[in-house]
Amino acid sequence: MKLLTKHTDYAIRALLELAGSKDEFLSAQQIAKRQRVPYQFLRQILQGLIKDKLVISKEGRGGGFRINKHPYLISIVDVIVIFQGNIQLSDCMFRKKLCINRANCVLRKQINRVEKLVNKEFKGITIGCLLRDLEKPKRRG
Amino acid sequence: MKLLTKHTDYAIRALLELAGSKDEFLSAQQIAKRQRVPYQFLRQILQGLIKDKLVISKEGRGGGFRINKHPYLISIVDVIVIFQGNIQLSDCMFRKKLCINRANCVLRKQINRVEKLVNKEFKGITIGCLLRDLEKPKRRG
DNA sequence: TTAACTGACATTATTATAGTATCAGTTATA
DNA sequence: TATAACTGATACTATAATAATGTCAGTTAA
Ligand code: FES
Ligand code: FES
Repeated sequence: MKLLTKHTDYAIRALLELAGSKDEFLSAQQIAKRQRVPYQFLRQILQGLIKDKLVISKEGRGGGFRINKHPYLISIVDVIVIFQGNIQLSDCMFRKKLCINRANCVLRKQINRVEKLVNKEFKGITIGCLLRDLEKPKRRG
Repeated sequence: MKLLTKHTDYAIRALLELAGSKDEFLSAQQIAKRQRVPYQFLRQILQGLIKDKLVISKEGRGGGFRINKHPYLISIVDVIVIFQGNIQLSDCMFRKKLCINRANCVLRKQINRVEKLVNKEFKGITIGCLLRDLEKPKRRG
């Protein structure tokens, strides 16, 4: 069972790369090479990030992509939502006839609660804090 | 994004049905009909439940399946684990070279934390409490 | 004017999930 | 003792989600 797909995975890597060179434009080629991600696939993903204005692009020679938001303001939920839709742990499992008491259904309630929890937790994980973690690899134990 | 698959869905329904007729053997046919679940698919699922001894079976005419554990001791995690494996929200997203500081990786830590949370929450949801909810549909508001 | 780029979109491959089919063996019962 | 109603086991097919590739038109800097 996977909560995060490759789309999300690669998107986060791309964002980390772009956050690391904040003011430059990086081409899809460069990002693909540095992060070892399939080039064409990455391009699709970058288009997704553009739609939500997490990055902007510049066409033509010397063009590429640049991050468009402060890294601490981009959480991994933002990315998940673009590529996988809202975090929804399950459709309502039981249909009307079975689950007469939908409003009070324990399963429904619990799943909703867990869902909110996951959302909240993931909102706290930002590109900024991930980048900081990557850039300060040596901490004394 | 789905956390619960049809296997899990149907398994929970079957368990609810069996928990409702604790001491009888119900045939796969009966369960399939009552819960409106595809018969052959359900049979596969019941075999899964047998392997973990959540239910036992009786072969031959008049045979079928019977629940084998107290409903309050069967949580939906038990069922999820059988059909979908351990709740693991993602594989480690970044490989060694990228994430030098694996031990301290924020993402890794956070995802692990959320994972534990989900597990804990789902452990609290048992067949017993779901059945109780189904059987007492009318609560005063 | 051409090499290095993005935009847009069609296509294919791979894997996970969902569902069906078949047949051998068991058991109650008529 | 024949047979109808069952399970056990496993092979198979279908469908959908995910992952990845390919192509071509248009843009821009050098
Ligand atoms: S699971 Fe949907 S109402 Fe109970
Ligand atoms: S995500 Fe795996 S070590 Fe950071």
